[in-house]
Amino acid sequence: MQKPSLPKGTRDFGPLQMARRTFILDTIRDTFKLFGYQQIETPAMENLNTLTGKYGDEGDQLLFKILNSGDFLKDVTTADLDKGPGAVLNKVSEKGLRYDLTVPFARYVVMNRNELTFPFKRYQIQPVWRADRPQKGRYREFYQCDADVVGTDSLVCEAEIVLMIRRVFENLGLREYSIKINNRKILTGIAEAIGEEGKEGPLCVAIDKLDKIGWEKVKEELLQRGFGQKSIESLAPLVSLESDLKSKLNFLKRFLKNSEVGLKGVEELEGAFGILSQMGENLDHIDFDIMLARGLSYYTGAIFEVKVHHVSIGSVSGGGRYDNLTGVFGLPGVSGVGFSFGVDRLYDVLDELKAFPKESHTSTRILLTYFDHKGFEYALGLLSQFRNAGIKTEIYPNQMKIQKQFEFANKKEIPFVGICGEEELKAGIISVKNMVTGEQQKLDISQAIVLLS
RNA sequence: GUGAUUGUAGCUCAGCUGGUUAGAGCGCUGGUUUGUGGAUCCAGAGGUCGCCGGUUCGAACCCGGUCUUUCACCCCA
Repeated sequence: MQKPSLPKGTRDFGPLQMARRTFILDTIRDTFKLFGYQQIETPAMENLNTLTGKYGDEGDQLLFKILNSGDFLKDVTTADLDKGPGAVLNKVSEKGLRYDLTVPFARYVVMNRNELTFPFKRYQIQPVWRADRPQKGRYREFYQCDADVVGTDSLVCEAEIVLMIRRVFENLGLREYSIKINNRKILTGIAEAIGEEGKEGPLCVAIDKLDKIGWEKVKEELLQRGFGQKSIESLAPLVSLESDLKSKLNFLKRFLKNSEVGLKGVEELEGAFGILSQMGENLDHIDFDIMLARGLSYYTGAIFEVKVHHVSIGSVSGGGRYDNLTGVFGLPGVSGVGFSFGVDRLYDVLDELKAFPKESHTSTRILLTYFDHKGFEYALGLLSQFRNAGIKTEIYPNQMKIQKQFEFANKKEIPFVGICGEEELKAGIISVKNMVTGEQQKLDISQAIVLLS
């Protein structure tokens, strides 16, 4: 007899955890709907060639591959074995588990381009899998909640993303967080302005670590990545820049005066802020972070990342604008912008802050109890009457001592217990006990229904 | 993927330099209470010490492997 166990980085969720996850999921879903997004789902597995090459070499390593069914070795030759894992892989595996929701969405858009009305706003809430080394807030199976809109380059989308993030956090009861925002074009412009045109990729990777390892270490890394000493030094004023939004923007306009892209980036950012103010919204929680880079290479415009203060968990939400996501699938020129909430991390954040609203993990309103078979039969009749009135009702299924039945209600935090004894049966009533206050009253059925509704 | 780290009853943890039947608190079960839960008191059940192998007269403790946890790097929700 073996002890059962779970694969690395996966978890079970009990009733209490599920109640909490559902709370998070529901607030996110409601917000997406409020902003006009429509739900889709895609399969857990995709063809491997849909997934590979979309997340960089690192990402390919983290894909879970699915072994072909049947004799998966039938196409493998000894020559393949000699060539190594790469040659064997595409003969034994043709499918993989989805790594994120954005690439499957891109695939979906391309396959359904003729049916969709653009701009298309979709949301998708499903698990994804990554063969990462797990840590706290980092799992091998976790949910993403994506909202993307494709087929428009309107900055209204960017503004709405900010509003959705703020609404979700408000409803989750989280107040202390910041929405870091930047624009990939600004980073491109900075690379140009310091004379390292086209090297914004490595620049981003290095700069992204600024608040983690500090400016000195970033300089070292830039040097290693082949940046000139002079270029690196000219970055310095940007790093030490710490002032309000307006002066940051003004500074950048001067710094990027010779970079067309860079100025476009600043303009886009200002445009999104402008739309917010026209909507009558403020810029609360927004932190324009010139050094925010984000790893994913497909972003081309605005980029977002949300970090909750005072917790050890990394970013709980992120996203950005991409100009050509569907290009790899043969449909160029579709601009889109999207972002994603990490439910599992939001859970960990709320858990760490002890910020879950205290709610019962059972939805049952009343438990019907009885002493003997007559009472049991009486209770069965009431059970249906209560349920038909829309009251979530349970009956204790086995004839047990009344104490047991009360304990059961107590443990499940069921707020009311209905007692169906001989007395009640004769009078055609029910004794209803409030388990919190201990009050108990005899009511006829319609009165009880009113009380419990 | 690289380098560390963790694992003892359902839960949180004790267990001295390897030495008889591995402990506590909480929880659980039964009773105290034959129409009433949360409190008190009493009694009881529950552990192949993650798993496999090695060293030893003897291993929860030492060694190797493996799985899991956490951490740093990498990357990311």
